[in-house]
Amino acid sequence: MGRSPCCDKYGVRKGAWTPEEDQLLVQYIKKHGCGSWRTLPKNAGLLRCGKSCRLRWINYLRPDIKRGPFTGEEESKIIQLHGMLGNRWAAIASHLSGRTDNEIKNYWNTHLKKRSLHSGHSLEAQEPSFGPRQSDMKSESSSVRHVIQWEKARVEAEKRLSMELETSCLNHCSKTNTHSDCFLRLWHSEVGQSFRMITEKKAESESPTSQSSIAFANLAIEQVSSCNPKLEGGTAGSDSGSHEFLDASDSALKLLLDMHDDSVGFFEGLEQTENFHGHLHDRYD
DNA sequence: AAAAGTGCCAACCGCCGAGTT
DNA sequence: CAACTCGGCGGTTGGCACTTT
Repeated sequence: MGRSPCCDKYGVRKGAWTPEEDQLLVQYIKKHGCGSWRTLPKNAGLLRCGKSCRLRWINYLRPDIKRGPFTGEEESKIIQLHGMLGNRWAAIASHLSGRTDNEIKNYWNTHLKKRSLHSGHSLEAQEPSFGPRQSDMKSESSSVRHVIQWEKARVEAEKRLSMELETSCLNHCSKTNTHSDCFLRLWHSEVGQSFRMITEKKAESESPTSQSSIAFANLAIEQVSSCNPKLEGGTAGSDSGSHEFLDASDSALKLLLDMHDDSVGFFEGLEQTENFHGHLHDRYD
């Protein structure tokens, strides 16, 4: 299927934006709001492609853009999130208020990537070992630690599941609900769903609560302990399943990052969650 | 002082997925 | 269901500023 160009190539200005163009764009968006990027340039009296207008607004003119150098905290957050999410700049940017995906991408490519290469190891390919490492734990903020733990567990589980699926296919065995996919099944199950619902509600109400995380941890312990084969929704492995999974983990990631440190008692400080951690360890090792 | 090299970042390009017709 | 539009995304690049030779 062919693609039409996003805009008429002729009569459209390119290159750096002038202050006059910026002013026209800002005034128009202030008055009419953003959206309908295709028709916006014409309505605003700009000889620009709609995409160009959108980019200019998002990356430069938006009022909530944070200017200035990246702080150390932002930097370490970028490194950690990049380790988990890869080059998903938009997803990374969503965790750094006021920073755009373009800015983060540029910063990574000009500063952090170089630094990682220089130090002789890749920041982007962190070892997928499950569980926290002491050296890391000290330097990371608590909220980010939890996210990393979850993501590591998820990635590891997906990896193991796909390996097991391969093995089971080779052996003409249709049984795939072995212990390694407990985490994934758990996430897809009503337990995981309820956790996501609770945390979403939490995010709406802005009332910090540790109950949701504790509740999920408790339910998780039960489920993992029994490794209930009746758990529904084990779609990970198929493409669509993976995408759903990524979306789900993204929202959870955001919510977890948004949680106050004290409210996230997932893996530490709780005896039960240690058990949960231990259960997973036992299963995966 | 000037040419060459390097770094940085705004902006462009092309692809993709979702939604619409 | 195919064709198409649109918004969004990540990779790449052009050009300016700064540094080095």
